[in-house]
Order: sequence, then C-alpha cells, then structure tokens
Amino acid sequence: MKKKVAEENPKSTTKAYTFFNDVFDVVRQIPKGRVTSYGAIATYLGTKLSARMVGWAMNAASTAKPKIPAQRVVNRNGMLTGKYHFKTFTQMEELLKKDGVKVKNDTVVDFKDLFWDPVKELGL
DNA sequence: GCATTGACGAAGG
DNA sequence: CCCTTCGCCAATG
Repeated sequence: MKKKVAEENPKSTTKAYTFFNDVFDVVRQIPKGRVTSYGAIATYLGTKLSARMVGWAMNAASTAKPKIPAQRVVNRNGMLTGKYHFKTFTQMEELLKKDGVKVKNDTVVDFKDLFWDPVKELGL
C-alpha cells in the first residue's frame, strides 16, 4: 500500500490503523458474486477472536476512499446485518443481487456455497 | 477515567 | 431450539 491508508483515525492506536487497512484490502479482493463473513476476515488477519473489530473496520469503510464492497461481508449466518448502515436498507441486498447473489429475507441464499474464505483462497 | 455499546461468534442454560 | 452470557478491542458518552 502507498500512503492512502485509513484516514479515519490518524491519531488512534497504530495497531488499529493497520488493522483497518488490512480489512479494507481483503474486502476489496472478494470476487464478484461471492461473499464472506466477519469471522473469516478476522481469522485471516489472525484476530479471529475479535470479529467485532472487523465490523468496526467496516463502519470506517463507509467513509473510505476506494469504495468498499461491504455488501459482500455478512455475518457467519449469512445474514445482512449491516444493511442498516448503508444509504438505504435495500442498498445492500440490491448490490448483492447485482453481483449475482440471491438474497432472501435479509439472508444470502446458498451462503456456504458462495462463501469466500480469504484464508483458503489467499492462503495464510 | 469508568461504563456502555458495537456491521461478531462461540458456548452455555 | 431459543435466549443469555462471555470474550475480544476500540470508540464513544
């Protein structure tokens, strides 16, 4: 990465600084039509016990420069828990449908089939 | 500076 | 099988 890192918390802990950046990077690498979970990303970063931090990172992702396909990140149940953080409540599922991902009742259909594990795909 | 919360997840009752 | 609790770490009040 160059220098365009998380400009959301320049005065916060340096650790989180890197953490946010890593999360953004991984999320951007999610292939179209695929989805992943917060826990998977957390595991890939080595902080599997802190999946909540990934969620926090996504919150900052909303203000991140390169658009973050946060709609491809759902909870371990495949549920679109973060839909309320988008511009509109339907934005998330609309984007997913456009990616070819079926969404039913705020949940990704065939989630396990579309699941993209960074640890498995990117290697660890 | 302590208490609460949060886009999670696993475990226990 | 549904609901509650705990852990993790950072941000916010």
